[in-house]
Amino acid sequence: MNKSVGRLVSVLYRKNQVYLDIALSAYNITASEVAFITALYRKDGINQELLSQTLNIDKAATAKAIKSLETKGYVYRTKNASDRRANMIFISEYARSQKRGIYKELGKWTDFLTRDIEADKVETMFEVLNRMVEHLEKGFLPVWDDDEI
Amino acid sequence: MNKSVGRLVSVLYRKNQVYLDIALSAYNITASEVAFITALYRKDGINQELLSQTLNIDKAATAKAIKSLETKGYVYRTKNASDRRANMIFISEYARSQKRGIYKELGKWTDFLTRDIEADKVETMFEVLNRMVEHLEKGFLPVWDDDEI
DNA sequence: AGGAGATAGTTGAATTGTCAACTAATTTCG
DNA sequence: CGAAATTAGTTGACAATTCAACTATCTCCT
Repeated sequence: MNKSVGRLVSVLYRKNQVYLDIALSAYNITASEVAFITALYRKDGINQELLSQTLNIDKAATAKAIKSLETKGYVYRTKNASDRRANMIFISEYARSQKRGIYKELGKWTDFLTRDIEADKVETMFEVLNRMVEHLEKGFLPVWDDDEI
Repeated sequence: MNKSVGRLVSVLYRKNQVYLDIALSAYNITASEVAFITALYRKDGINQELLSQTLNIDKAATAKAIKSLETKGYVYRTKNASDRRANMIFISEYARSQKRGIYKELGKWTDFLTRDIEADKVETMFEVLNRMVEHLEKGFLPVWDDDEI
């Protein structure tokens, strides 16, 4: 058994992109954009900064994705009146109308991946993945040069 | 608990890249290159096609990574005499001399991620990730338009 | 033998995400 | 109050990866 988190996660990430780009092409959204959409289905009206934190993604990537989703009619933005630096991002009616179909495609992917694997083991995998992500959120593994303090 | 393989794997993949790019900068290699190096530590003399299959990565990405690693002195290539299309890729002596240090950095990352998580759960996570990758290797989830066959 | 199709590798275009630099607005606090 | 630091967002440069098109070589048939 291969014990490299890096390799396994790399394969899953890249194939996930390829699969979802195809599966979601009918919805005119990409694998990277769907992460923003699902976050906003859960809670919209939040700003880009919070969205970036939620997804653990660079704010530049968020800016680009939201701009694209706005063009495609999935989200709209309004300036926050009490903090005019911030955009509030909302899911459009159109996006809501596509929700069920999009989740169906996401579900198919997870079902395919976890097919024939015991449910309790899958559960444990989710738990461990979540805890590893929590470690990342809490604080990065510090990297020092050997001769710096 | 978040049950999206996509989101979790995405965070782990991207942070892994950022961390390793820093941690391995002393070795003049990147996070993506180190995957090729470790595969070649395990078995070198193989061609790019097999390397691509082993890492589940596009052959174009392999070509570019190997070219870069060759420039950096980590690998060298010789034409396979019995199949002159194919390159045989070998780890250099220099690469071997860096092996221990590189694995140390990789180990620090895994240790950080799995810190304070029960060993048997980590084991189960590896098992499930491996089986999911096997599903990918066996065959892609087919995608059809609803009105095709 | 020799042509059709398969295989190994390379190259260039497009996409995604990071970082750094920047603008604009807000908060802090001397 | 008002300058300095912080925060939200944007933009442009760069790296990694995929796909498609291409070359070269090899294998399989008849």
